[in-house]
Amino acid sequence: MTNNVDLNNLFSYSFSLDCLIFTFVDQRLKVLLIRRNVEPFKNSWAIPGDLILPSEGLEVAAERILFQLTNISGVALHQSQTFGEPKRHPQGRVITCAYYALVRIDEVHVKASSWANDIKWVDLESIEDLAFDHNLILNSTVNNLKQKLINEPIAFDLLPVKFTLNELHHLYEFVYDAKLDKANFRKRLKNVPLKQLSEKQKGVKHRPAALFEFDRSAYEEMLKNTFLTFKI
Amino acid sequence: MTNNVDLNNLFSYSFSLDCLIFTFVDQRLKVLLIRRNVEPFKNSWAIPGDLILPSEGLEVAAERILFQLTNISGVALHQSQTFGEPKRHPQGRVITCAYYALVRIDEVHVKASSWANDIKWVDLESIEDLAFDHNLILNSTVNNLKQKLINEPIAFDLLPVKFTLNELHHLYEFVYDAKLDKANFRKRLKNVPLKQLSEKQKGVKHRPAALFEFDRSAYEEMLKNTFLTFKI
DNA sequence: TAATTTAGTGCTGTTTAAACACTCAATTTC
DNA sequence: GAAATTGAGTGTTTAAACAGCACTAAATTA
Repeated sequence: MTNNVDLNNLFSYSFSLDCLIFTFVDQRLKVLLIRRNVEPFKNSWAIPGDLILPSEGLEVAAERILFQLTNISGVALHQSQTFGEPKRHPQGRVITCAYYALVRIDEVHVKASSWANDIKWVDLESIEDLAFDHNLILNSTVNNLKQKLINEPIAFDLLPVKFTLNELHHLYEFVYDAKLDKANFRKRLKNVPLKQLSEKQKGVKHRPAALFEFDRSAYEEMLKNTFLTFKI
Repeated sequence: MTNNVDLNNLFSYSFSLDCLIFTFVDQRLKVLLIRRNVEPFKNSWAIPGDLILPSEGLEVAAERILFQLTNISGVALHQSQTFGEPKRHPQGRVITCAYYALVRIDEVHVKASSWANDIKWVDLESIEDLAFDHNLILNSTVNNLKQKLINEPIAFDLLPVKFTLNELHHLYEFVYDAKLDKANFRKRLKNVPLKQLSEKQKGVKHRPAALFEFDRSAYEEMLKNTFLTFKI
Protein backbone atom coordinates (compact mmCIF):
# COMPACT_ATOMS: atom_id res chain seq x y z
CA MET A 1 0.00 0.00 0.00
CA THR A 2 2.98 2.38 -0.10
CA ASN A 3 1.48 5.64 0.91
CA ASN A 4 3.94 7.92 2.51
CA VAL A 5 7.01 6.85 0.56
CA ASP A 6 8.31 8.00 -2.78
CA LEU A 7 8.82 4.68 -4.46
CA ASN A 8 10.81 5.96 -7.37
CA ASN A 9 13.54 7.25 -5.19
CA LEU A 10 13.87 4.32 -2.90
CA PHE A 11 13.24 1.15 -4.83
CA SER A 12 13.08 -0.07 -8.34
CA TYR A 13 10.23 -2.06 -6.93
CA SER A 14 8.88 -2.54 -3.49
CA PHE A 15 6.94 -4.97 -1.39
CA SER A 16 3.91 -4.27 0.71
CA LEU A 17 1.40 -6.19 2.76
CA ASP A 18 -2.34 -5.64 2.84
CA CYS A 19 -4.24 -6.86 5.85
CA LEU A 20 -7.93 -7.67 5.44
CA ILE A 21 -9.70 -7.65 8.78
CA PHE A 22 -12.93 -9.59 9.02
CA THR A 23 -15.57 -10.01 11.64
CA PHE A 24 -19.07 -11.43 11.71
CA VAL A 25 -21.85 -9.40 13.23
CA ASP A 26 -25.60 -8.96 12.65
CA GLN A 27 -25.59 -12.14 10.57
CA ARG A 28 -23.19 -10.55 8.11
CA LEU A 29 -19.51 -10.77 7.31
CA LYS A 30 -17.82 -7.39 7.50
CA VAL A 31 -14.44 -6.14 6.39
CA LEU A 32 -12.57 -3.16 7.78
CA LEU A 33 -11.73 -0.43 5.26
CA ILE A 34 -9.89 2.86 5.67
CA ARG A 35 -10.21 6.07 3.71
CA ARG A 36 -6.88 7.23 2.33
CA ASN A 37 -5.85 10.82 3.00
CA VAL A 38 -2.83 10.58 0.71
CA GLU A 39 -2.30 10.25 -3.02
CA PRO A 40 -2.81 8.19 -5.03
CA PHE A 41 -6.47 7.35 -4.62
CA LYS A 42 -6.84 10.09 -2.01
CA ASN A 43 -10.26 9.78 -0.35
CA SER A 44 -10.89 6.36 -1.79
CA TRP A 45 -11.71 3.48 0.49
CA ALA A 46 -8.99 0.87 0.65
CA ILE A 47 -7.72 -2.18 2.43
CA PRO A 48 -5.23 -1.16 5.12
CA GLY A 49 -1.67 -2.01 4.23
CA ASP A 50 1.90 -0.85 4.50
CA LEU A 51 5.38 -1.50 3.24
CA ILE A 52 7.13 -4.41 4.85
CA LEU A 53 10.09 -3.34 6.92
CA PRO A 54 13.48 -4.89 6.12
CA SER A 55 13.68 -6.70 9.43
CA GLU A 56 10.10 -7.90 9.44
CA GLY A 57 8.72 -11.28 8.45
CA LEU A 58 5.37 -11.37 6.71
CA GLU A 59 3.35 -12.46 9.71
CA VAL A 60 5.03 -9.86 11.86
CA ALA A 61 4.14 -7.16 9.36
CA ALA A 62 0.54 -8.33 9.31
CA GLU A 63 0.45 -8.24 13.10
CA ARG A 64 1.84 -4.74 13.14
CA ILE A 65 -0.70 -3.42 10.65
CA LEU A 66 -3.50 -5.09 12.55
CA PHE A 67 -2.32 -3.60 15.81
CA GLN A 68 -1.96 -0.10 14.42
CA LEU A 69 -5.52 -0.21 13.23
CA THR A 70 -7.40 -2.13 15.86
CA ASN A 71 -5.11 -2.23 18.84
CA ILE A 72 -5.57 -5.96 19.03
CA SER A 73 -3.00 -8.71 18.86
CA GLY A 74 -2.73 -12.42 19.37
CA VAL A 75 -5.42 -13.09 16.83
CA ALA A 76 -5.70 -15.55 13.97
CA LEU A 77 -3.78 -14.48 10.84
CA HIS A 78 -3.72 -16.22 7.50
CA GLN A 79 -1.93 -15.64 4.26
CA SER A 80 -4.21 -15.14 1.33
CA GLN A 81 -2.50 -14.44 -2.00
CA THR A 82 0.15 -12.27 -3.55
CA PHE A 83 -0.65 -9.73 -6.26
CA GLY A 84 2.04 -8.45 -8.55
CA GLU A 85 0.69 -7.11 -11.82
CA PRO A 86 3.28 -4.59 -13.03
CA LYS A 87 0.69 -1.82 -13.38
CA ARG A 88 -1.33 -2.41 -10.25
CA HIS A 89 0.20 0.62 -8.51
CA PRO A 90 0.31 3.88 -10.47
CA GLN A 91 3.53 5.09 -8.84
CA GLY A 92 5.76 2.11 -9.44
CA ARG A 93 6.11 -1.61 -9.22
CA VAL A 94 4.60 -2.77 -5.96
CA ILE A 95 4.07 -6.41 -5.21
CA THR A 96 1.71 -6.94 -2.32
CA CYS A 97 0.99 -9.94 -0.17
CA ALA A 98 -2.52 -10.14 1.26
CA TYR A 99 -3.12 -11.48 4.75
CA TYR A 100 -6.39 -11.74 6.56
CA ALA A 101 -7.10 -11.40 10.24
CA LEU A 102 -10.17 -12.72 12.01
CA VAL A 103 -11.39 -10.69 14.97
CA ARG A 104 -14.31 -10.63 17.37
CA ILE A 105 -16.37 -7.51 17.09
CA ASP A 106 -16.74 -7.31 20.86
CA GLU A 107 -12.98 -7.31 21.40
CA VAL A 108 -11.96 -4.58 19.05
CA HIS A 109 -12.07 -0.79 18.99
CA VAL A 110 -10.92 0.47 15.63
CA LYS A 111 -9.31 3.86 15.10
CA ALA A 112 -8.15 5.65 11.97
CA SER A 113 -4.37 5.70 11.78
CA SER A 114 -2.15 8.55 10.63
CA TRP A 115 -2.46 8.18 6.90
CA ALA A 116 -6.18 7.43 6.96
CA ASN A 117 -8.87 9.96 7.77
CA ASP A 118 -11.71 7.51 8.25
CA ILE A 119 -12.37 3.88 8.93
CA LYS A 120 -15.44 1.66 8.80
CA TRP A 121 -16.77 -1.85 8.86
CA VAL A 122 -18.39 -2.64 5.54
CA ASP A 123 -20.90 -5.33 4.85
CA LEU A 124 -19.54 -7.64 2.15
CA GLU A 125 -22.81 -7.38 0.24
CA SER A 126 -22.35 -3.66 -0.25
CA ILE A 127 -18.77 -3.08 -1.31
CA GLU A 128 -18.23 -0.19 -3.67
CA ASP A 129 -15.17 0.67 -5.79
CA LEU A 130 -11.94 0.50 -3.85
CA ALA A 131 -8.48 1.94 -4.45
CA PHE A 132 -5.92 0.11 -6.59
CA ASP A 133 -6.87 -3.50 -7.34
CA HIS A 134 -8.37 -3.85 -3.90
CA ASN A 135 -11.69 -5.18 -5.16
CA LEU A 136 -9.78 -8.06 -6.72
CA ILE A 137 -7.78 -8.63 -3.56
CA LEU A 138 -10.92 -8.57 -1.45
CA ASN A 139 -12.81 -11.00 -3.66
CA SER A 140 -9.96 -13.48 -3.84
CA THR A 141 -9.40 -13.28 -0.13
CA VAL A 142 -13.06 -13.82 0.69
CA ASN A 143 -12.92 -16.99 -1.38
CA ASN A 144 -9.85 -18.15 0.50
CA LEU A 145 -11.59 -17.39 3.75
CA LYS A 146 -14.69 -19.35 2.76
CA GLN A 147 -12.58 -22.31 1.78
CA LYS A 148 -10.77 -22.27 5.09
CA LEU A 149 -13.97 -21.88 7.09
CA ILE A 150 -15.11 -25.22 5.68
CA ASN A 151 -11.99 -27.14 6.57
CA GLU A 152 -10.62 -25.51 9.67
CA PRO A 153 -12.10 -24.31 12.95
CA ILE A 154 -11.61 -20.61 12.34
CA ALA A 155 -15.26 -19.61 12.42
CA PHE A 156 -14.89 -19.25 16.16
CA ASP A 157 -12.35 -16.47 15.67
CA LEU A 158 -15.00 -14.42 13.90
CA LEU A 159 -17.78 -14.95 16.42
CA PRO A 160 -17.96 -13.86 20.05
CA VAL A 161 -16.41 -16.39 22.43
CA LYS A 162 -19.93 -17.35 23.48
CA PHE A 163 -22.16 -17.68 20.47
CA THR A 164 -25.50 -19.20 19.52
CA LEU A 165 -25.90 -21.98 17.00
CA ASN A 166 -27.93 -19.59 14.89
CA GLU A 167 -25.00 -17.24 14.57
CA LEU A 168 -22.87 -20.14 13.39
CA HIS A 169 -25.68 -21.17 11.08
CA HIS A 170 -25.86 -17.76 9.43
CA LEU A 171 -22.11 -17.66 9.00
CA TYR A 172 -22.20 -20.92 7.07
CA GLU A 173 -25.13 -19.81 4.98
CA PHE A 174 -22.77 -17.08 3.87
CA VAL A 175 -19.94 -19.55 3.29
CA TYR A 176 -22.03 -21.87 1.16
CA ASP A 177 -24.05 -19.02 -0.31
CA ALA A 178 -27.19 -21.06 0.29
CA LYS A 179 -30.02 -21.48 2.71
CA LEU A 180 -29.23 -24.39 5.02
CA ASP A 181 -31.86 -26.43 6.81
CA LYS A 182 -31.69 -25.73 10.52
CA ALA A 183 -32.12 -29.30 11.72
CA ASN A 184 -29.64 -30.68 9.23
CA PHE A 185 -27.06 -28.03 9.97
CA ARG A 186 -27.19 -28.96 13.63
CA LYS A 187 -26.79 -32.64 12.87
CA ARG A 188 -23.67 -31.74 10.92
CA LEU A 189 -22.25 -30.18 14.07
CA LYS A 190 -22.15 -33.59 15.74
CA ASN A 191 -18.46 -33.88 14.88
CA VAL A 192 -17.60 -30.34 15.86
CA PRO A 193 -16.32 -29.99 19.42
CA LEU A 194 -18.66 -27.47 21.01
CA LYS A 195 -19.36 -26.95 24.70
CA GLN A 196 -22.88 -25.96 25.61
CA LEU A 197 -22.96 -23.39 28.42
CA SER A 198 -25.67 -23.12 31.03
CA GLU A 199 -25.82 -19.45 30.19
CA LYS A 200 -28.47 -18.22 27.75
CA GLN A 201 -28.69 -15.46 25.18
CA LYS A 202 -29.90 -12.14 26.68
CA GLY A 203 -31.91 -9.14 25.52
CA VAL A 204 -34.01 -10.87 22.90
CA LYS A 205 -37.77 -10.68 22.85
CA HIS A 206 -38.40 -14.38 22.41
CA ARG A 207 -37.11 -17.68 23.70
CA PRO A 208 -33.37 -17.16 24.27
CA ALA A 209 -30.97 -19.48 22.49
CA ALA A 210 -28.36 -21.52 24.32
CA LEU A 211 -24.80 -20.21 24.23
CA PHE A 212 -21.91 -22.36 23.08
CA GLU A 213 -18.14 -22.22 23.18
CA PHE A 214 -15.67 -23.88 20.85
CA ASP A 215 -13.96 -26.64 22.85
CA ARG A 216 -10.38 -26.19 21.79
CA SER A 217 -8.94 -28.92 23.98
CA ALA A 218 -11.40 -31.46 22.62
CA TYR A 219 -10.37 -30.29 19.17
CA GLU A 220 -6.70 -30.93 19.96
CA GLU A 221 -7.61 -34.44 21.06
CA MET A 222 -9.51 -34.93 17.85
CA LEU A 223 -6.43 -34.02 15.81
CA LYS A 224 -4.51 -36.90 17.34
CA ASN A 225 -7.04 -39.29 15.89
CA THR A 226 -6.19 -39.74 12.24
CA PHE A 227 -9.72 -40.65 11.29
CA LEU A 228 -11.59 -37.67 12.61
CA THR A 229 -11.19 -34.52 10.61
CA PHE A 230 -12.81 -31.15 11.07
CA LYS A 231 -15.36 -30.10 8.51
CA ILE A 232 -18.48 -27.97 8.52
CA MET B 1 16.22 -17.70 -6.47
CA THR B 2 18.61 -14.79 -7.00
CA ASN B 3 21.76 -16.43 -8.07
CA ASN B 4 23.68 -14.34 -10.48
CA VAL B 5 22.92 -10.99 -8.92
CA ASP B 6 24.64 -9.19 -6.12
CA LEU B 7 21.69 -8.35 -3.95
CA ASN B 8 23.47 -5.93 -1.73
CA ASN B 9 24.32 -3.62 -4.56
CA LEU B 10 20.98 -3.61 -6.28
CA PHE B 11 18.25 -3.79 -3.71
CA SER B 12 17.68 -3.29 -0.06
CA TYR B 13 15.44 -6.26 -0.56
CA SER B 14 14.37 -8.18 -3.59
CA PHE B 15 11.61 -10.36 -4.85
CA SER B 16 11.94 -13.73 -6.50
CA LEU B 17 9.69 -16.48 -7.74
CA ASP B 18 10.21 -20.19 -7.26
CA CYS B 19 8.49 -22.55 -9.65
CA LEU B 20 7.75 -26.07 -8.49
CA ILE B 21 7.20 -28.38 -11.42
CA PHE B 22 5.24 -31.54 -10.77
CA THR B 23 4.37 -34.58 -12.79
CA PHE B 24 2.95 -38.00 -12.03
CA VAL B 25 4.70 -41.05 -13.36
CA ASP B 26 5.25 -44.65 -12.22
CA GLN B 27 2.45 -44.16 -9.68
CA ARG B 28 4.44 -41.45 -7.95
CA LEU B 29 4.35 -37.69 -7.79
CA LYS B 30 7.67 -36.17 -8.84
CA VAL B 31 9.09 -32.69 -8.54
CA LEU B 32 11.79 -31.18 -10.71
CA LEU B 33 14.91 -30.02 -8.88
CA ILE B 34 18.06 -28.37 -10.14
CA ARG B 35 21.58 -28.46 -8.72
CA ARG B 36 22.96 -24.99 -8.18
CA ASN B 37 26.39 -24.23 -9.58
CA VAL B 38 26.58 -20.87 -7.86
CA GLU B 39 26.88 -19.70 -4.28
CA PRO B 40 25.18 -19.76 -1.89
CA PHE B 41 24.29 -23.42 -1.50
CA LYS B 42 26.52 -24.32 -4.44
CA ASN B 43 25.93 -27.97 -5.41
CA SER B 44 22.80 -28.21 -3.32
CA TRP B 45 19.56 -29.32 -4.91
CA ALA B 46 16.99 -26.57 -5.09
CA ILE B 47 13.66 -25.53 -6.52
CA PRO B 48 14.21 -23.58 -9.72
CA GLY B 49 13.57 -19.88 -9.36
CA ASP B 50 14.68 -16.46 -10.43
CA LEU B 51 14.25 -12.79 -9.70
CA ILE B 52 11.09 -11.25 -11.06
CA LEU B 53 11.80 -8.71 -13.77
CA PRO B 54 10.42 -5.20 -13.32
CA SER B 55 8.08 -5.51 -16.27
CA GLU B 56 6.89 -9.00 -15.45
CA GLY B 57 3.71 -10.08 -13.68
CA LEU B 58 3.92 -13.09 -11.39
CA GLU B 59 2.31 -15.57 -13.75
CA VAL B 60 4.51 -14.35 -16.57
CA ALA B 61 7.60 -14.88 -14.45
CA ALA B 62 6.44 -18.38 -13.58
CA GLU B 63 5.87 -19.13 -17.27
CA ARG B 64 9.34 -17.86 -18.14
CA ILE B 65 11.04 -19.99 -15.51
CA LEU B 66 9.05 -23.00 -16.58
CA PHE B 67 9.96 -22.43 -20.21
CA GLN B 68 13.65 -21.97 -19.50
CA LEU B 69 13.71 -25.27 -17.70
CA THR B 70 11.38 -27.51 -19.63
CA ASN B 71 10.78 -25.73 -22.91
CA ILE B 72 7.09 -26.09 -22.38
CA SER B 73 4.41 -23.44 -22.19
CA GLY B 74 0.66 -23.14 -22.09
CA VAL B 75 0.43 -25.35 -19.05
CA ALA B 76 -1.49 -25.07 -15.79
CA LEU B 77 0.12 -22.69 -13.28
CA HIS B 78 -1.02 -22.02 -9.75
CA GLN B 79 0.12 -19.72 -7.02
CA SER B 80 1.12 -21.49 -3.85
CA GLN B 81 2.39 -19.24 -1.06
CA THR B 82 4.81 -16.45 -0.37
CA PHE B 83 7.77 -16.85 1.94
CA GLY B 84 9.45 -13.88 3.51
CA GLU B 85 11.32 -14.68 6.68
CA PRO B 86 14.01 -11.98 6.98
CA LYS B 87 16.78 -14.57 7.30
CA ARG B 88 15.67 -17.07 4.71
CA HIS B 89 18.34 -15.96 2.23
CA PRO B 90 21.90 -15.64 3.57
CA GLN B 91 22.81 -12.78 1.22
CA GLY B 92 19.98 -10.40 1.93
CA ARG B 93 16.28 -9.95 2.28
CA VAL B 94 14.58 -11.97 -0.42
CA ILE B 95 10.86 -12.49 -0.43
CA THR B 96 9.84 -15.29 -2.72
CA CYS B 97 6.52 -16.27 -4.18
CA ALA B 98 6.06 -19.97 -4.93
CA TYR B 99 4.13 -21.10 -7.99
CA TYR B 100 3.57 -24.62 -9.14
CA ALA B 101 3.24 -25.95 -12.65
CA LEU B 102 1.64 -29.24 -13.63
CA VAL B 103 3.12 -31.00 -16.62
CA ARG B 104 2.79 -34.29 -18.47
CA ILE B 105 5.89 -36.37 -18.37
CA ASP B 106 5.44 -37.36 -21.99
CA GLU B 107 5.37 -33.75 -23.17
CA VAL B 108 8.47 -32.46 -21.50
CA HIS B 109 12.20 -32.67 -22.06
CA VAL B 110 14.00 -31.01 -19.21
CA LYS B 111 17.44 -29.47 -19.55
CA ALA B 112 19.74 -27.86 -17.03
CA SER B 113 19.83 -24.09 -17.48
CA SER B 114 22.83 -21.80 -17.26
CA TRP B 115 23.13 -21.46 -13.51
CA ALA B 116 22.37 -25.11 -12.81
CA ASN B 117 24.71 -27.97 -13.54
CA ASP B 118 22.22 -30.77 -13.11
CA ILE B 119 18.52 -31.41 -13.06
CA LYS B 120 16.35 -34.34 -12.01
CA TRP B 121 12.88 -35.54 -11.26
CA VAL B 122 12.68 -36.56 -7.61
CA ASP B 123 10.12 -38.82 -6.06
CA LEU B 124 8.33 -36.95 -3.30
CA GLU B 125 8.90 -39.86 -0.94
CA SER B 126 12.65 -39.43 -1.15
CA ILE B 127 13.40 -35.75 -0.84
CA GLU B 128 16.65 -34.90 0.91
CA ASP B 129 17.89 -31.56 2.27
CA LEU B 130 17.40 -28.71 -0.14
CA ALA B 131 18.92 -25.25 -0.39
CA PHE B 132 17.49 -22.29 1.55
CA ASP B 133 14.05 -22.99 3.03
CA HIS B 134 13.10 -25.05 0.02
CA ASN B 135 12.01 -28.05 2.04
CA LEU B 136 9.45 -25.83 3.72
CA ILE B 137 8.35 -24.38 0.40
CA LEU B 138 8.04 -27.81 -1.11
CA ASN B 139 6.01 -29.23 1.76
CA SER B 140 3.61 -26.31 1.86
CA THR B 141 3.17 -26.40 -1.88
CA VAL B 142 2.50 -30.12 -1.94
CA ASN B 143 -0.27 -29.54 0.57
CA ASN B 144 -1.74 -26.80 -1.59
CA LEU B 145 -1.54 -29.08 -4.58
CA LYS B 146 -3.31 -31.91 -2.75
CA GLN B 147 -6.07 -29.58 -1.68
CA LYS B 148 -6.59 -28.36 -5.21
CA LEU B 149 -6.54 -31.87 -6.66
CA ILE B 150 -9.59 -32.65 -4.53
CA ASN B 151 -11.64 -29.67 -5.60
CA GLU B 152 -10.56 -28.90 -9.14
CA PRO B 153 -9.94 -30.95 -12.27
CA ILE B 154 -6.20 -30.47 -12.38
CA ALA B 155 -5.21 -34.12 -12.00
CA PHE B 156 -5.49 -34.39 -15.76
CA ASP B 157 -2.68 -31.89 -16.19
CA LEU B 158 -0.35 -34.27 -14.35
CA LEU B 159 -1.30 -37.42 -16.24
CA PRO B 160 -0.85 -38.24 -19.91
CA VAL B 161 -3.75 -37.03 -22.06
CA LYS B 162 -4.88 -40.64 -22.34
CA PHE B 163 -4.70 -42.34 -18.97
CA THR B 164 -6.04 -45.41 -17.23
CA LEU B 165 -8.34 -45.30 -14.23
CA ASN B 166 -5.63 -47.02 -12.26
CA GLU B 167 -3.25 -44.13 -12.84
CA LEU B 168 -5.90 -41.75 -11.57
CA HIS B 169 -6.52 -44.11 -8.66
CA HIS B 170 -2.88 -44.10 -7.61
CA LEU B 171 -2.71 -40.32 -7.84
CA TYR B 172 -5.60 -40.00 -5.40
CA GLU B 173 -4.13 -42.57 -3.06
CA PHE B 174 -1.26 -40.14 -2.85
CA VAL B 175 -3.59 -37.16 -2.35
CA TYR B 176 -5.51 -38.81 0.47
CA ASP B 177 -2.45 -40.64 1.74
CA ALA B 178 -4.56 -43.77 2.05
CA LYS B 179 -5.37 -46.96 0.24
CA LEU B 180 -8.64 -46.48 -1.63
CA ASP B 181 -10.96 -49.31 -2.58
CA LYS B 182 -10.90 -49.79 -6.33
CA ALA B 183 -14.63 -50.31 -6.84
CA ASN B 184 -15.56 -47.41 -4.59
CA PHE B 185 -13.08 -45.08 -6.20
CA ARG B 186 -14.61 -45.78 -9.58
CA LYS B 187 -18.11 -45.17 -8.27
CA ARG B 188 -16.91 -41.79 -7.07
CA LEU B 189 -15.91 -40.96 -10.63
CA LYS B 190 -19.55 -41.05 -11.72
CA ASN B 191 -19.70 -37.25 -11.46
CA VAL B 192 -16.37 -36.68 -13.16
CA PRO B 193 -16.64 -36.02 -16.89
CA LEU B 194 -14.44 -38.67 -18.45
CA LYS B 195 -14.56 -40.00 -21.99
CA GLN B 196 -13.73 -43.66 -22.45
CA LEU B 197 -11.70 -44.28 -25.60
CA SER B 198 -11.87 -47.40 -27.71
CA GLU B 199 -8.10 -47.50 -27.50
CA LYS B 200 -6.49 -49.76 -24.90
CA GLN B 201 -3.36 -49.64 -22.82
CA LYS B 202 -0.34 -51.17 -24.61
CA GLY B 203 2.79 -53.05 -23.62
CA VAL B 204 1.51 -54.65 -20.45
CA LYS B 205 1.70 -58.37 -19.81
CA HIS B 206 -1.89 -58.78 -18.66
CA ARG B 207 -5.35 -57.62 -19.63
CA PRO B 208 -4.90 -54.05 -20.88
CA ALA B 209 -6.87 -51.30 -19.15
CA ALA B 210 -9.17 -48.96 -21.02
CA LEU B 211 -7.84 -45.49 -21.75
CA PHE B 212 -9.76 -42.37 -20.76
CA GLU B 213 -9.62 -38.69 -21.52
CA PHE B 214 -10.87 -35.81 -19.42
CA ASP B 215 -13.91 -34.37 -21.17
CA ARG B 216 -13.30 -30.68 -20.85
CA SER B 217 -16.36 -29.54 -22.78
CA ALA B 218 -18.63 -31.68 -20.60
CA TYR B 219 -16.90 -30.11 -17.62
CA GLU B 220 -17.64 -26.59 -18.91
CA GLU B 221 -21.29 -27.59 -19.24
CA MET B 222 -21.23 -28.90 -15.71
CA LEU B 223 -19.97 -25.56 -14.42
CA LYS B 224 -23.07 -23.84 -15.75
CA ASN B 225 -25.18 -26.03 -13.52
CA THR B 226 -24.98 -24.54 -10.05
CA PHE B 227 -25.75 -27.83 -8.37
CA LEU B 228 -23.05 -30.01 -9.82
CA THR B 229 -19.59 -29.37 -8.46
CA PHE B 230 -16.35 -31.14 -9.18
CA LYS B 231 -14.89 -33.24 -6.43
CA ILE B 232 -12.78 -36.38 -6.27
C1' DT C 1 -54.12 -16.54 29.65
C1' DA C 2 -53.57 -16.66 24.84
C1' DA C 3 -50.89 -15.28 20.92
C1' DT C 4 -46.50 -14.78 18.95
C1' DT C 5 -41.91 -15.76 17.91
C1' DT C 6 -37.95 -18.16 17.58
C1' DA C 7 -35.39 -22.37 19.67
C1' DG C 8 -34.74 -26.90 19.10
C1' DT C 9 -35.91 -32.07 17.78
C1' DG C 10 -37.84 -36.27 15.24
C1' DC C 11 -39.20 -38.86 11.28
C1' DT C 12 -38.96 -40.65 6.51
C1' DG C 13 -37.18 -41.63 2.19
C1' DT C 14 -32.99 -41.12 -0.62
C1' DT C 15 -28.22 -40.87 -1.52
C1' DT C 16 -23.61 -41.82 -0.54
C1' DA C 17 -19.92 -44.67 1.32
C1' DA C 18 -17.21 -48.91 3.12
C1' DA C 19 -16.19 -53.65 2.76
C1' DC C 20 -15.83 -57.46 0.19
C1' DA C 21 -16.66 -60.92 -3.32
C1' DC C 22 -17.06 -61.85 -7.62
C1' DT C 23 -16.54 -62.06 -13.08
C1' DC C 24 -13.78 -60.85 -17.25
C1' DA C 25 -10.09 -60.62 -20.74
C1' DA C 26 -5.63 -60.43 -21.86
C1' DT C 27 -0.78 -62.85 -21.47
C1' DT C 28 2.16 -66.61 -20.05
C1' DT C 29 3.13 -71.36 -19.21
C1' DC C 30 2.90 -76.00 -19.99
C1' DG D 1 -4.39 -75.28 -27.48
C1' DA D 2 -5.79 -75.72 -22.52
C1' DA D 3 -4.84 -74.14 -17.98
C1' DA D 4 -2.84 -70.86 -14.96
C1' DT D 5 -1.88 -66.19 -13.87
C1' DT D 6 -2.56 -61.38 -13.51
C1' DG D 7 -4.66 -57.40 -13.04
C1' DA D 8 -9.20 -55.08 -15.11
C1' DG D 9 -13.62 -54.16 -14.00
C1' DT D 10 -18.50 -54.87 -11.64
C1' DG D 11 -22.29 -56.16 -8.16
C1' DT D 12 -24.15 -56.70 -3.50
C1' DT D 13 -24.91 -55.77 1.17
C1' DT D 14 -25.00 -52.91 5.09
C1' DA D 15 -24.44 -48.74 7.43
C1' DA D 16 -24.01 -43.97 7.65
C1' DA D 17 -25.02 -39.28 5.92
C1' DC D 18 -28.21 -36.05 3.98
C1' DA D 19 -32.50 -33.38 2.35
C1' DG D 20 -37.05 -32.12 3.32
C1' DC D 21 -40.48 -31.29 6.29
C1' DA D 22 -43.31 -31.39 10.40
C1' DC D 23 -43.43 -31.12 14.77
C1' DT D 24 -42.68 -29.66 20.05
C1' DA D 25 -40.61 -26.27 23.56
C1' DA D 26 -39.80 -22.03 25.99
C1' DA D 27 -39.37 -17.50 26.28
C1' DT D 28 -41.75 -12.62 25.55
C1' DT D 29 -45.72 -9.67 24.46
C1' DA D 30 -50.61 -8.40 24.30
